[in-house]
Amino acid sequence: MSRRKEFDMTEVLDKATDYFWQHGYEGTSIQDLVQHLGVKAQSLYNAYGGKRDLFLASLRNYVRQSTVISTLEQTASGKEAIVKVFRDLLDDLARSECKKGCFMFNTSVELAPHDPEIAEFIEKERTRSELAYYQALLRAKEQGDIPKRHSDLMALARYLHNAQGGLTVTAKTVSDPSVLEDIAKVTLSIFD
Amino acid sequence: MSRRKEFDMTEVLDKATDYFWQHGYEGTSIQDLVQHLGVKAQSLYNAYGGKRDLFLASLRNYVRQSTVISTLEQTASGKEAIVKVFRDLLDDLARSECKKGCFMFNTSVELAPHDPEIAEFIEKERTRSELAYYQALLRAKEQGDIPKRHSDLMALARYLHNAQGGLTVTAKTVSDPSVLEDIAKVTLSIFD
DNA sequence: GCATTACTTTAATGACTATTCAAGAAAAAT
DNA sequence: ATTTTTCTTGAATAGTCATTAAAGTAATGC
Repeated sequence: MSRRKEFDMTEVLDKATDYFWQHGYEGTSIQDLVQHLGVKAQSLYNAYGGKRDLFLASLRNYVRQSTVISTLEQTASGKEAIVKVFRDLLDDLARSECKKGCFMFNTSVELAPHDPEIAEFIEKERTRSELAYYQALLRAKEQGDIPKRHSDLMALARYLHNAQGGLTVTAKTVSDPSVLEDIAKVTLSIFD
Repeated sequence: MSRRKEFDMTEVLDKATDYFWQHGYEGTSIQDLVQHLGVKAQSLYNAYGGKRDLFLASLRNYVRQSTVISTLEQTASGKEAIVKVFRDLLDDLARSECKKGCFMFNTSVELAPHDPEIAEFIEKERTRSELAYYQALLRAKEQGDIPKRHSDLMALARYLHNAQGGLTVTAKTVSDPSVLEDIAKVTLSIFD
C-alpha cells in the first residue's frame, strides 16, 4: 500500500505518557514532545490527532500499565494485598527522584474541574480501583483480618483509595520520607 | 507625594487568589486576571511585580485566610476540633459547585515538583498544619478520646493531614457525595 | 518501472503569552 | 500654581503556543 512509520507507536506513547505525567497537560508543549520523543510534530498529529487526543491516549496507557489493581487481585491474602500496594507505593515514591506522583490524581487536579470528559474517565477508574480494594477487603474479612468495628467494607475501600492518592500528592513536597511511612502505617491500622 | 491607587489592593489580591485557586498557575493568563480583577496589566505589574509574584502573594493570602488551624486550636475538645475540621471540609466541598479543592494541594501537584521555592513553602505549611493536628490530638489523648492502639500522635497528625488533602483531590471527580462522607467516616474511626 | 499512498520534513500560520514602553492624568508637596 | 511623583491607559514587543500547508521521500501493489 504505502510507506511505513519510522517510529514505534507504543514506544512513543510510553514516552509521551512519561512526559505528560511529569509535566502535566499545560506544562507540556508540542515542541517539548517533539524534542523528547524524537518525532516531528506532523507525525504526532498524523498518528494521534491533536495534543488533547495524545494526552487522553497517554492517560489510558497509564492506567493500562498500572499495577495497583492486579496486585490487589493477585495476592491471595486480602490484607497482604493491600499492605503490598502501599509498600510498593512507598518504594516508588522513595525511588523516583522526580516527584511525578500519580498521573491520575495529577490530572484530577489540573484538568478534571474544567473538563467533564476527563473527570468522567477519572471517576470510572476510581470506582474500578475502589472495587478492587473492596474485593481484597472481602477476602480479608473472610480471613479474619478485619476488626469488628469496621462493618462497611465499601467505605473502607474508598478510604484506602483516598489515602493512596493523598500519599502521591503529599510526596511531592515531602523531604523526610518518614512522613509517608507514618501515613501509610496509620492508614493500614484499620487492620489492627 | 503623588497620585493614589484607584483599586483596593487586598480586594484585588482576594480576586487573584480565587482565580489562581480555580484555574491554577498555567491556566491563568495575565489577560484573564485583567478581565476578572478589573485592573489593567501595568497596574498589576506595578503593584505585585510579575505573574509569579502575584501567584506567591495569592498563596500566602490563601493560607492566611484558611480556617483549619484556627479551628483545631480554638475548639476545646481535641476530638471535636478534628471532627469539625472534616465536617467543615465536607460542607465546603458539597457547597462549592466549582471543584476548586485546596489551593495548597493543587499547587503541590502543578508547581512543587519543578519549583523548589514553592515546594518549600508548601512543606512549611504542611508541617504547621500537622503541628496543629498534633496538639489537638494531645488534647484528645488527655481527654481519653484516643484508643490505646494509637501510640504515635505525630503519625496520626500526618495521617489526618494526608486524608484531608486526599479528600480535596478526590472531590474533584466525585459525583456521589457519599463517597466523601465514607472517607471522612473511616478516617475519623481512629477515635473508635 | 510506475502509480499510489502514507510518512517525513520544513515552513508558515494566526492566536496567545508575559512583559514593557511611552504618553497622559491625577494627587500631593512645595 | 507649578513641580514632582505615582498611577493609569493603550499600544507595542518578542516569544511561544497548537495546528496545518506544502513539498519531498520512501515503500508497497500493480
